[in-house]
Amino acid sequence: MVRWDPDSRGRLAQAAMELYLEHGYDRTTVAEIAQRAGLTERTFFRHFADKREVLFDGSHALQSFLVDGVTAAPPGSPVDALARALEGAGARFQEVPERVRARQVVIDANPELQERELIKLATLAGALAEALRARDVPEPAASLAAEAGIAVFKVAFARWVHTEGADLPGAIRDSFDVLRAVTAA
Amino acid sequence: MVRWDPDSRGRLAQAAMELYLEHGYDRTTVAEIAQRAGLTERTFFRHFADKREVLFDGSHALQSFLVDGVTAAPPGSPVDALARALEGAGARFQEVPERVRARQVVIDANPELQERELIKLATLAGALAEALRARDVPEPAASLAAEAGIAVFKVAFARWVHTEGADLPGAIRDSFDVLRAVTAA
DNA sequence: ACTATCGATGTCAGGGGATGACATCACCCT
DNA sequence: AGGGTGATGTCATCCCCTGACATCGATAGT
Repeated sequence: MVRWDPDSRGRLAQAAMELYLEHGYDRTTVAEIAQRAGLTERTFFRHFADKREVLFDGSHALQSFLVDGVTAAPPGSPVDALARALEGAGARFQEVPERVRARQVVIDANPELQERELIKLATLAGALAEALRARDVPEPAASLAAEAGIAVFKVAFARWVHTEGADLPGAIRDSFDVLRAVTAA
Repeated sequence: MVRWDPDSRGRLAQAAMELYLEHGYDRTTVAEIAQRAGLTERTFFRHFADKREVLFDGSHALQSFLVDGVTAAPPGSPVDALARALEGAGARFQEVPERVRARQVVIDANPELQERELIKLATLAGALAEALRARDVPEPAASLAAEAGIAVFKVAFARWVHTEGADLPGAIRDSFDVLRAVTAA
């Protein structure tokens, strides 16, 4: 006889997502999440640092993907390398649009979650700057390029989210073009 | 006879800052802050939405300053208008460098506070984008310019903070130049 | 001058997030 | 067979934050 049902972490994540969508993030308690997953509140906090973190489980994978993308990009300008990597990430988001959009609905409805999202993006920018430095891009160009890249992604993503059937990599490409135009002026 | 000592809000803010510097943000409780200010925990929460917000009291004034700066800037490119306004803000920060640096030490030591700072900056970016739209800058150029401007400010500010005697408006100007160079490439 | 209202603060009770310390017990390894 | 391991449970506790109601100087209206 198995002592514990498998994949408690996954069950917690799913229960949390369901409840956040059903009742809203701040109306659901950790106790409720744990109960729906057939676990204890204490166990929730063993798997996730806090109530928000459930929604950001994938951020490490995203960061690796982007850093690898920048590292593997052919020689060229830092912005080109970033654009390449970000478009790749955009394509992956686009593979599961309902999932991504549902998650974003929850986040957009709650400032606490937006804060968490912003710090994840800031961390991402830091990691991308590091990857650019590894390509011999000097500071402060590396940090500025990385921050600008994240800015482009934010804007493109926001537009994609509320536009049914839009193309995210395309939106990212376009946003880079607009940024270029705006800074050149 | 006066019923209450004056400026409870100010006393709370000062007590909080002192304690955050003395013992660190997460080692100080709201009860301690209130006690040092000669008030009650409940009263703290009447003046500040939460324990973090004490450190971000000036953000509304900063936002007004920047928005006014953009609105009042002479006709020209959005990035020029932003650069003008941000350099003005930089000059104001520079008037009280010890204060600004002490605050930043506290924030840099704590992720919760960084989250709050990031959402304030994101709000700022939103307000700046709105100010640009009022100057007939279309979307997504307005948002991209605003986000890029905030990115420039973040990078320049970070460098200024850990460089004794540096010139913040100058650093902002330089960072805009670097961003231009990087995106043009 | 009297009185009603107001507004800043206090008091009290409680919910919910988060954490430390220790217990449990199927499973695995030797 | 027996001990170790690791995921989970149980219990106690701290602190952040909020709602409801009380207090009482100050102020305004008459």
